[in-house]
Amino acid sequence: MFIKSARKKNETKPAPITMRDVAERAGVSQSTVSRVLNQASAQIPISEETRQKVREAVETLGYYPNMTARSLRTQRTHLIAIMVADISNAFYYSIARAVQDFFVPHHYDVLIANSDHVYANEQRFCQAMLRRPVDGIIMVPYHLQTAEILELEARTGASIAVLGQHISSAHFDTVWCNDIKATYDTVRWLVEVKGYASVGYLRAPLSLPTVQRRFDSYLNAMHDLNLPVEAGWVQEGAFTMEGGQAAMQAMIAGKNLPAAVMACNDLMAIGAINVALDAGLRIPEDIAIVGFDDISLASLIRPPLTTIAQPPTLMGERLAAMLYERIEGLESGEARHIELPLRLIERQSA
Amino acid sequence: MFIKSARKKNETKPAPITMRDVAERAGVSQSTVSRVLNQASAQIPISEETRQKVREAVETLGYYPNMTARSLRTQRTHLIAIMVADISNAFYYSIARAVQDFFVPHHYDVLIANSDHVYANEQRFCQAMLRRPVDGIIMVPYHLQTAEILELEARTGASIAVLGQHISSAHFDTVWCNDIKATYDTVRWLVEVKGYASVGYLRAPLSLPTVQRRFDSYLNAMHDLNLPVEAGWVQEGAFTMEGGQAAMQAMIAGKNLPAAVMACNDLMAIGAINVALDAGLRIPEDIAIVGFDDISLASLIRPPLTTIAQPPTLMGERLAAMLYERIEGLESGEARHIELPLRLIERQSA
DNA sequence: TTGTATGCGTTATCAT
DNA sequence: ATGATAACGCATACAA
Repeated sequence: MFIKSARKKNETKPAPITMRDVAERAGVSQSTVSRVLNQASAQIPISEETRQKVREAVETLGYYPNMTARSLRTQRTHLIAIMVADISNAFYYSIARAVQDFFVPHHYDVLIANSDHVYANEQRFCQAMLRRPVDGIIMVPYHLQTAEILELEARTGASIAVLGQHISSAHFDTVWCNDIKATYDTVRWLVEVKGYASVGYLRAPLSLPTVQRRFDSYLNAMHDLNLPVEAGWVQEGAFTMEGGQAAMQAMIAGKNLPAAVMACNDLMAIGAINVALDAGLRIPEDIAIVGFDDISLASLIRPPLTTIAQPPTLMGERLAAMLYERIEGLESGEARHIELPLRLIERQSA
Repeated sequence: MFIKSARKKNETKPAPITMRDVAERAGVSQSTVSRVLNQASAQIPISEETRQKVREAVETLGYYPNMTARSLRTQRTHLIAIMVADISNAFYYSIARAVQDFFVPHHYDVLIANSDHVYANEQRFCQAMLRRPVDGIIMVPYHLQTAEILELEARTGASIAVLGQHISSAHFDTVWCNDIKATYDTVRWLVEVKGYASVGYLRAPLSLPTVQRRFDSYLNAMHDLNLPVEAGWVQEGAFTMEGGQAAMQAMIAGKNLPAAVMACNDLMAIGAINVALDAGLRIPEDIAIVGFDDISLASLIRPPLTTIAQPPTLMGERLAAMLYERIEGLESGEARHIELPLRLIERQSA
């Protein structure tokens, strides 16, 4: 028999207030309290008197329902997990913030994990989701393939929404941007509209599908323009500001600069600009630079960065909204794949 | 009697694999599986044979323990919640990232919430913690007082670590920086060392204790320097880049510029710089500007921002480490209050 | 060394 | 209109 007062006195954790306590104080059964508190009360009739007694007890005791217990029982956690590459990257924190802003008003808590573009971390995230049931998952995978995401969905039972071009399934909603076309168009724009005679590329490791895709598109454009890709025009660095610095240093050391360079993302482009400026190069006269993302920093550095704008907040909003509809069962049709626009923002670096 | 196969077939959620399933397949009882999986096995002897059978069943079934159920039973969630003002602000995402980096290897999931400096949001966060038990809470409160945090701790039973100057209690660890002294010293440095004849202040609303504190310190320094604070030298705006822009616009419109201005944070300082530059002012010749925080953007804008550096990553690390020690019971002494250094980074804006 | 039984705090299905 | 009662998946005290 469970006797409340029999609890250990030297418990480190204080005894939290439960529905039992409320029931006791209101002089009703615990199940009645549950009924009053849930909208089930709409279905099941409850006398206004008990309703009052319960409300009062809840108030004076300061009772809050325990989500853990509720989750175990209902199989709904009111938890959303989101996996991005790096929360300290403008592109990702904008997505994360948009997701939080959508879900918090709906009383969901948001759990955030970073993959740092590393496959093992993406897998670890999936395992974490297997252990901790959540209602929905938003992810920006770089290595995870469709099959792995499907398995995650099947095994966790969570709804999933994905940001990514290499992913598509009839089982989950996605948001994507056509970075292949945007990259291709931008290379042609640099040459045909802006008149740069040659274009180089600052890429991150090709093990990232995103990078491979954009780089291929750059090569295609160069090919279609009948332009050569000379030695030294393509450099590799990490997907960060430091990576961009290293890549540009190597390019300058190679002594054969293209007229313009595109970078995999803004961070790399900004690192490259710093190095070029330090080396006494004028931008865009000596070398033009184009980024990818349009993080807020892009318009603040000098010269302001010409870049391909991704709309991260919009991405987050759409992912969140679609996920919410699935979770709440408002939408049960087939998977939606929303294409969001990419557009070139011409500033002064190219 | 519970019969597995009797479950509804058209369940939306798939039946997850439980310890029952593992037990069944291994031909042992559920409690035995539990023992094998937990380090309790260290205490309780288990035959190597059963151990093997269980491990094999776990492996082939791909079983993962359900954290929700485990939490309900153990009263430990392996969840950390962190409340910052805004995850898309460099100062806060650096803290958040450091906390994640500390806790994820220890197999904790991290939940993040934003307060946007708004009291009501800070209170909502506390209520969310009442509903959803977590093992630890890290917060950067602006309005919450010590008493409210103590109540949160008492009612949730979670360990708490706080970043803040206005908060201090023998019940929870804190990390803080002496922004009062740093502000005071910087005002004197601007006048006595750099030779600026007058100093203004760009503040956020005084309803934020942080702002009030720093502003008071500015006033004290001006007083001790026997310097007047003329009309128009103090302007107010939101705690953002836009707020800084608005404040600087007002200051310029007032036609009575101080030789130098300090801003409440870097975002405001950067907004102010943009506006000043656009107005044709030279920085620092016509007006010198000093920020607070040293976000990474500070060194990237032109002119690079002179600012008081806060060490957010270090803050996050210390908060996380102290919290972890409390949660795991590695530390049970009295509350620690770590002071981290603030230092002036002289760049070119002042 | 292993199995049985109980309860963590809920919701939901029975009765009454 | 309301009170027992049985899970949810797990950990653990108690038996055997």
